[in-house]
Amino acid sequence: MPRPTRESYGDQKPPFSYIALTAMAIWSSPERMLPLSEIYRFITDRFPYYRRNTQRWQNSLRHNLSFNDCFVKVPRRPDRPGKGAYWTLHPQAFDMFENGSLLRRRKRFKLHKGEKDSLNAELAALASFNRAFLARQAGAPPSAQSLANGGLYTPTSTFMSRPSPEPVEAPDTAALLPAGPRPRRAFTIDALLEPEPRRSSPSPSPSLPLQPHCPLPLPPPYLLAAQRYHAELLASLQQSCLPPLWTWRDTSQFSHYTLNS
DNA sequence: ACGTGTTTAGCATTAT
DNA sequence: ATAATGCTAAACACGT
Repeated sequence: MPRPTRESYGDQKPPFSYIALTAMAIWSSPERMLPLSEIYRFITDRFPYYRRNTQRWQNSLRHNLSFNDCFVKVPRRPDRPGKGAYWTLHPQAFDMFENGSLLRRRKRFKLHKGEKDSLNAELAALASFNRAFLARQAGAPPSAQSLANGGLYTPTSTFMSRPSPEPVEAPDTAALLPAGPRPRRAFTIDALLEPEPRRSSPSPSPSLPLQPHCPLPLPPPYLLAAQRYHAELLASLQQSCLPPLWTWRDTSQFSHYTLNS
């Protein structure tokens, strides 16, 4: 229960569009991506106005997520089950708002057909990749379909690429993810599963002794692989980002979010 | 049943 | 005045 702040606008409607509110929510999260329910929560936590008539504005917000190319729906990692996908911002959409102010949008962000197609192709590949992982986890042989598509994930990293003028700060998630160079070429499920982990025996031991320094058992290989590809995706998402921080700015007249001051 | 997601439509507001 | 952008409603598909 967040205590009411000046930034909350009390019961007044905040001067932000749904696109701006959603961008705030996404950008305030450590990974720069949130599931729908968390976007809702961000908004209702900070803006009491949106604690009422939830059906109405949430419908509008979902409409915006789907309708606007600036929002990208990212499939969940297999080790993060839950409802719905994650939503993030397309890196090329950061100059959507005039000098970073979220009060006014400068232009509508629209992808060209080719860009959109390649983005969708890559995201579809990720989704298939997920399915293939889950099939593995369940011990079921991958379907012909998942072998055809999901079995091979080829990060193109072209759809979002843009020269980044400044050094990009490491994503917050980097610490959570296995260190090491990004994979350079297409990698298959097998390639991801095989070389990385040391698995001395298929199933170490049914007995309990866990490493004392390791609170959790070693993640299974598919999980490591999932983390690797997710890191890959995040890297490409953030590679071309402007310095990634929405900051709270409180002026005497009004409060609003800006992009990095 | 419900949450999520997509799409179309119509009207309002704002920018050029 | 026209186009661009924003808001709301609504129908529908999908998966759990």
